[in-house]
Amino acid sequence: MPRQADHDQRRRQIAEAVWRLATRGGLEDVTLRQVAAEAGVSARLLQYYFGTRDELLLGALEILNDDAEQRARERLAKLGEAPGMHAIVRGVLFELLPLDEERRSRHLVYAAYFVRFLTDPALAKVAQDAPRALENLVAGLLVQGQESGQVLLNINAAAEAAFLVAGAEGMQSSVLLRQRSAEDAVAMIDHQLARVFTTTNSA
Amino acid sequence: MPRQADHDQRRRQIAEAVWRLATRGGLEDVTLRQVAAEAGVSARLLQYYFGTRDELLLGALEILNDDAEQRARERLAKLGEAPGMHAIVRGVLFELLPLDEERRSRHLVYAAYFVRFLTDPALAKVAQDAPRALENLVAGLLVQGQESGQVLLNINAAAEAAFLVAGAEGMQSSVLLRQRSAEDAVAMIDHQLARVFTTTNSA
DNA sequence: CAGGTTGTGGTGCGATCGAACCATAACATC
DNA sequence: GATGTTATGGTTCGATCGCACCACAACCTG
Repeated sequence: MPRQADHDQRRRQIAEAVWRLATRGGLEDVTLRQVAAEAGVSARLLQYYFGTRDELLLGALEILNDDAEQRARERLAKLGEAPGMHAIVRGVLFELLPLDEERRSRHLVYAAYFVRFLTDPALAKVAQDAPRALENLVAGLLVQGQESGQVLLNINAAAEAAFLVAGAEGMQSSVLLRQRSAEDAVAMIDHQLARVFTTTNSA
Repeated sequence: MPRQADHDQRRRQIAEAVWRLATRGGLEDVTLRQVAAEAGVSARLLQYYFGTRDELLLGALEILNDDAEQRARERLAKLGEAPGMHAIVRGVLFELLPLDEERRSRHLVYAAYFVRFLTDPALAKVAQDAPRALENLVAGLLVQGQESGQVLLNINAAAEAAFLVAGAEGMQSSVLLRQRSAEDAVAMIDHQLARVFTTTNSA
């Protein structure tokens, strides 16, 4: 029954199978046969939609990235009409933490790809921009906060932004490994934010 | 020419081959044949010294851990006779950063193993204690620092210790991915330490 | 309704995988 | 110096790998 399939949905279905396998056994377990079985399609279909295995890994990562950005925007939009800088920065940092199954599995997939980012230029290009962009975003928000009196003036916005992002990323690892609970990570972020902001979460 | 080989050295030689391959292509590339070739021994020897592939991965990780602890102790010992809390905490945090090739490749190996820690209990047991221990160590040092006037009294030692460790781990990732220089990471750690300590590095 | 494109399944091939097996040389012990 | 253990190399087996190839059904275009 060809021709009626939704290309994008098909690709997503396959990509999700890649993610699930990657979160379990790492990229090692992402074989064409296993992906096909996990996605419930024939192995031939993977070739049709993605081509070689490397292209499959790349494609699945791209879809994951698009997903991440969209979900992040949705969550930030739910903060309400005119959220304070505090709430926005908090929301941005929370995107780095595995606070729900979606974010947890997403960060696990990134972890599975990690070493590949160093040797595979095609993969690296896809995943290398986000962290820096996030850091700059937070730094910009902190500067805005300083101008509007929501952030203490005697802090170095760029340095604090970078360390907040780094701290969130570090806790991402420990939460993924279940060495720390998501709640603890949230509490620690809030503790650090309280040091930088003059306002509270909801302000 | 049997019987004259040093068992431990042999195991280390093989383990180092595992590390090199893992830092390049991830665990995916750590096949018995490739490890044998990289270590310059026959495939049969891997079986003799480690057994199955899973046991090889486990063994290589254990050796890496032992190595890490020993090197860390050596570096901390080089701080001198009676180093201040500031210098000690700084040194401990620096063990988390890829400041030289040894630490860089070590953390890359951990990254390659990462997803496995979640599904393989044997591996998890080997690598799960270190982070918490480090956090407690730093927290203890900060408390000592408070008692001796080297650390500000109005900070939460446990919370700051945890966030310092998390921040170092987060920067570990970005330095590994070459998104940040090792020097920048050091500067950012120092910036945070300056906020907590009343003393300077050398004090 | 004919012809070409698109979507799908199945199958096969050469390479490589992990692991078991077999042989044997060097040493330790008596 | 005979014997058993330790250390090493080489080879082979069944399974699985990525991927190319083949067949064909369904749809679009004319």
